[in-house]
Amino acid sequence: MDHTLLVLGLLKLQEMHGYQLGDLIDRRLKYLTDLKKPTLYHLLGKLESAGLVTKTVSREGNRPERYTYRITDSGVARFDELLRKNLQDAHMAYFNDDIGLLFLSEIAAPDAGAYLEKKRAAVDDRLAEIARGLAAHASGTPAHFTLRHHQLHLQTERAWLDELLAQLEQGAVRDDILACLAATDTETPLRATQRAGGSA
Amino acid sequence: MDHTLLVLGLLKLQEMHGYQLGDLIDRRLKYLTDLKKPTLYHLLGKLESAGLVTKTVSREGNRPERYTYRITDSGVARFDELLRKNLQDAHMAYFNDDIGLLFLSEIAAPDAGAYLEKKRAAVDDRLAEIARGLAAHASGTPAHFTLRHHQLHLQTERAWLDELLAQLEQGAVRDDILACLAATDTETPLRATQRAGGSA
DNA sequence: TATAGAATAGTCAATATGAACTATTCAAGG
DNA sequence: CCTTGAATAGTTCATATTGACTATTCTATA
Repeated sequence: MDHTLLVLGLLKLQEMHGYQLGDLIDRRLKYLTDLKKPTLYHLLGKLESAGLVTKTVSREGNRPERYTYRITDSGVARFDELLRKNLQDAHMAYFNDDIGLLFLSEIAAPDAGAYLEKKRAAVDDRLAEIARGLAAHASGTPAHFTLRHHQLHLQTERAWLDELLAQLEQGAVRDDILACLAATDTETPLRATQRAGGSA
Repeated sequence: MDHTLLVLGLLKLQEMHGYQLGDLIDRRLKYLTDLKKPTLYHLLGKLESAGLVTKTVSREGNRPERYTYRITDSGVARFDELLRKNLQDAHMAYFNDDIGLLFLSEIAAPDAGAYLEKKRAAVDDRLAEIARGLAAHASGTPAHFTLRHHQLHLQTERAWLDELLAQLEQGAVRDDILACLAATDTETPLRATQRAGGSA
């Protein structure tokens, strides 16, 4: 994830102290990333060393000392560069769900079906939450973009689960996982011994 | 990502040596995860310490020594547990693309549009690759599942980009990012000073 | 006016990850 | 027969990430 882009971008909008950034990220931007606080502080330290942000200590009233971070000119330049790159690239997305699905046939079909229905229910809950969020944010706002994107994605997930459940019911899920993976070797490597099978 | 589930699952299907696992993962399972070799070996070491797999050294012909990994009974039990959990949970997905989109208004609209069109073209390329893959794998196979899932996801991405580009053309993209994020504080924290604005 | 709980502000130590590297073996061409 | 490039098999070291912790301050309420 492009955490550097995110942090530089937020600091470009407004100088902030660390906690404020962290809070913004895990409250307001929770659909964007799950960047954790220690990672954030680590990143801020790196950005400071690189001269992309400056840190000034400040104290307000009786609160403990705080470090306020402000983006520098070279930080802005870097932000611009990273943003342009991010906007034109299509980033590969990986889904944790797919790992389980790879092994779907390792579980008896009725159990598997019940689990996938649970998963679908969880997706529905999340969709409801997002619908509430969308209602609250005007169209065209950045928050709306992120929510809308996730809504589309979750609707896709839902349809996908329906498709899978239908296949499960028809008993159409094959269990020869390795064979399926080995098949269609458009570009085959791995020499004789590996191809042969298991026994060492 | 559930790398433990993946590795235990593959070893449950068949004992393998490290390189074979790594090769399988980054050739055949490249849509599932981008687990790298050093991470894999690190994970295998941990699984061995935990008694979930055993490692036996073996040598074939003149090739250098290899470690063959075999899952143990407790490894199988752990696999089963992880699989059931994975199948019923809905995992949050994060999209790197969203980070750039958050700052879309920081770039002049014509530039931004051109970048997003590039991104869309990249998505199209990937869709074409997936279509080829799907043609090669029979329906119902695990490889087909993963590819079909990614196809659905990428089609969604494409529609999403069209939606965004339409909004960009209409000049409907707002640039008051922080204000939009601060708005609709269903559950507001952060006290006075932070809310006030920038000037320390 | 204590006092519990939430918010504020961050750090530490342990774990996970990945770019770049080592070193051998096999296959094909000149 | 010698060289070059790909495949095999894994390691090293630096960096990124996070669970768990510390410590203070504010707020409400009993």
